[in-house]
Amino acid sequence: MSRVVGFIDLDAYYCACEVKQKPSLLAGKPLAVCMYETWKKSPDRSADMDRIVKSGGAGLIAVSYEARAMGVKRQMSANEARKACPELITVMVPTKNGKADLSLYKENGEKVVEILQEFAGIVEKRSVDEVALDVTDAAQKLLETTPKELVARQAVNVSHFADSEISLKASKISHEAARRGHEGQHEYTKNDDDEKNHLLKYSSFDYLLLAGAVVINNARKAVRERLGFSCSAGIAANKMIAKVGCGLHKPNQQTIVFPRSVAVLLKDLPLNRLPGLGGDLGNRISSQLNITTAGGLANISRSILLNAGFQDADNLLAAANGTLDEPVKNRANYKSFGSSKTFYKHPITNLTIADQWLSNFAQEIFDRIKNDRNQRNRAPTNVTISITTDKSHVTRTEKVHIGWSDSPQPIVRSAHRLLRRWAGTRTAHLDIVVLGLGVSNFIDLPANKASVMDLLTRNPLHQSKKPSSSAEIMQPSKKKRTIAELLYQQATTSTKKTTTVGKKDSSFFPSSNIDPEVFAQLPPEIKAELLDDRTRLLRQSAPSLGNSHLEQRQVKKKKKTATTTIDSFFAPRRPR
DNA sequence: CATTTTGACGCT
DNA sequence: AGCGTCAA
Repeated sequence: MSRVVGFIDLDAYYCACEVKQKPSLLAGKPLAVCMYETWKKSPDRSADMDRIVKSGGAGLIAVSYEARAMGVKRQMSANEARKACPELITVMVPTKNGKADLSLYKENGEKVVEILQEFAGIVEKRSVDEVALDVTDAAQKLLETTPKELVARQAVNVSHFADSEISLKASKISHEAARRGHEGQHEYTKNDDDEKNHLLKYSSFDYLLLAGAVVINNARKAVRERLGFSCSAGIAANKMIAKVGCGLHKPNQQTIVFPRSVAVLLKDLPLNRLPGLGGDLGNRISSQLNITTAGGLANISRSILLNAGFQDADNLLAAANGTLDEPVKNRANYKSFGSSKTFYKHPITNLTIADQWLSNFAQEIFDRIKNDRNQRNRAPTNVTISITTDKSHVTRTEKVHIGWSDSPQPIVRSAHRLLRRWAGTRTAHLDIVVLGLGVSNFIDLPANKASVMDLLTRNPLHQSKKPSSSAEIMQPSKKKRTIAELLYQQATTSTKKTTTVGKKDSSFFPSSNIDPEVFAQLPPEIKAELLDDRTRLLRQSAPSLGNSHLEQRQVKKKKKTATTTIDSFFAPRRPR
């Protein structure tokens, strides 16, 4: 079944967020965003403070289109950029606890996703500024209520087409130039080539794409009007081509790629502009097979690819032909998040300092957990530290119970333990160049804010009405169950067997709402919390916890990934 | 002085 | 669980 996919990319996104913060000062100005002012320690500057920096040589991570027009490019150092454009305004990213604080951009990005969800049934958040939408259903509905000729006219008025002269010119520029922006991209101009399409006879699927383009245009308009962010988009029959199409015309424009235009679009497209081939794999393909374009790869036979050691030949060819069809994932929020910092030329040398940074990271992460938890009734169960030294990069992970806890301490303690697990007996000369902390493996929590008590009751007072998004990534564990998993099990399934109740434990809980087996495994502080809860409940003479029906949580089994594709189109399989 | 700070995912 | 790759 053919789908209609829209791929949306926010224009000069970090700059746009800064303009939104201070429109009177920044709107319409050549603007760039850099990470820090200097490598020296300086006071934190929050999002609402003045963050304009006049000196400092940090690399630019975002450049407004006004600045690009003056020759400023991403990755230039700020000093270099000021030479190219003396009136350039450079803004540094907010800082908090001595590190970059990207929450301004993350929070705005989440608002964008919320709006886009009104326009598409399936929404895949791909990064802070990129979203893929499956708008097949919305496009179909539009065609049911509006004459297709009218839909086509609307779409043509607001879209480019991939086979137009200017689109094809844009398709030929290099990966690097395309990423740095400007060259080959345009302010909004439509030439006659686009209009010719309007005279063509459209297939019924073409009409569906045109309808999708109208939907996407409406979505972009909503984002612009409600949040002030402009974005660009591609519309095509699959995610990969939609993304390529999205890159053809920026800013604030959209491009339709009809199936019949795919071949000509890919013919001269630099190979490394194909999603997933921008790195090592793409380089090896280029050099070993002596090709430079997607069209070139499409002309290589499957057997030659296999002989050259590229085991993923089928998917590579599908990508080169524009037929790779990775479905838009139904995931509008993060599966993990974290906090990290590079200690440029001043590595962390001892445990105490590392502990302090980990505590900072934990605090920041916990703030995000609280927001996420309130919105989605979920909490992470894994904590991972990540440590890079000159010689190595390692991660260490352990389980953590967070639930509705109101303290970052569990994360802090985990992080400190994990640090020691990595350091072993060494306490000095750690030479940590990059230190990071993250959380992942979210589980659903009972729908309302509640104490740990609810997680342990056989007949929970609160149950999620609908599975939250994290339900789709849950899987029943076949391995030894962790405490967190036991808790989850207790909270969400009815207990069929009667557990052997240890007399000592059961005496704590006359109503037998707590599984003593579970209770016994709990860390002391949680046991304490439970006992507190119990006395509170007894004082309030809690109503019977009742029983009757329990919702059986539906847990989708994680699909066994038998074969790797050139993936989700971003993580190609490594040939052996 | 300077490609930082994130995030997803495949392989083993 | 841990490592490596790709990407914005």
